[in-house]
Amino acid sequence: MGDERLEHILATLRSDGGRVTTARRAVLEELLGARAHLTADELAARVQVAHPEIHRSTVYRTLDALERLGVVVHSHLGHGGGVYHLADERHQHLVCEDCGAVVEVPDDVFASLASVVRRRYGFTI
Amino acid sequence: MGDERLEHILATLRSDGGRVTTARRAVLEELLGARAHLTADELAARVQVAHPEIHRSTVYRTLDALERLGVVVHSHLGHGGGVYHLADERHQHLVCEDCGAVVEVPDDVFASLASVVRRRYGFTI
DNA sequence: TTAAATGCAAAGAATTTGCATAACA
DNA sequence: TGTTATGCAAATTCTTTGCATTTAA
Repeated sequence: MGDERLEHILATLRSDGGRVTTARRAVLEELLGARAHLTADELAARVQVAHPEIHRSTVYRTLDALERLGVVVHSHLGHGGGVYHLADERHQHLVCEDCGAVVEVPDDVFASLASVVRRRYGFTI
Repeated sequence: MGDERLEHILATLRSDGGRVTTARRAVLEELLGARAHLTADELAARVQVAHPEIHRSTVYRTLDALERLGVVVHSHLGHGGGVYHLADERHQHLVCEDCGAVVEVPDDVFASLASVVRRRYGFTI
């Protein structure tokens, strides 16, 4: 399943001089298995089901490392904690400003916007 | 300049049962005069230049009140504190994920996206 | 007069950091 | 062996809240 992807990410991590640890493997497994976007806290809670010794701060540091690698992306949707997910899921978020519901929209809906934005503003979405 | 708009917003506030205070007037003046998007802290600092007695928490409460009225909008762009700005500025944000730079893009660039999103997902941007 | 807003201090989330120890490469 | 990562506790940062007092309407 996600095993291939997991190993690929771990290889990237290693080739960047990083080390593969239980904590990092566990965080990645949760991210790969997650349906929704998780807050750092939710992620920590899930990781701690199997590995109670893994500390919240380690989860933050792991997410940081993965974000620097470009593997993970985070965003703040409304109030409350930021949510994290794998970077290569090709979608954008619609967040309801009233109820906070999040809907995912495939990336191609944004294709024409992306090209305009790139041409006129030099931004890649 | 923004006087008209200021008075208009204050009238809205009043007609909603709210009260026009020095703090609220000062926060709105800063929001109206601001070029960029301000964090609550930056806003508090600016307000306190002329009114040192106005507390950070009052700024938060004012922003809250204005947000409930639909006058102000806030968002979290990357790490750090949320940024606030007037709601009726018709633009969206492009945030550089590397350097954090923010570029504003007029709303009409998003027009076709908006219509697709509305039709297919029932979301109004 | 009276409901709404303020200032202050203190509590609360979310996130980061210093440091000694442990563990990968 | 030599970094790099971890666990823990404590510090920071951002935001909210309780309460007595003040103030706009």
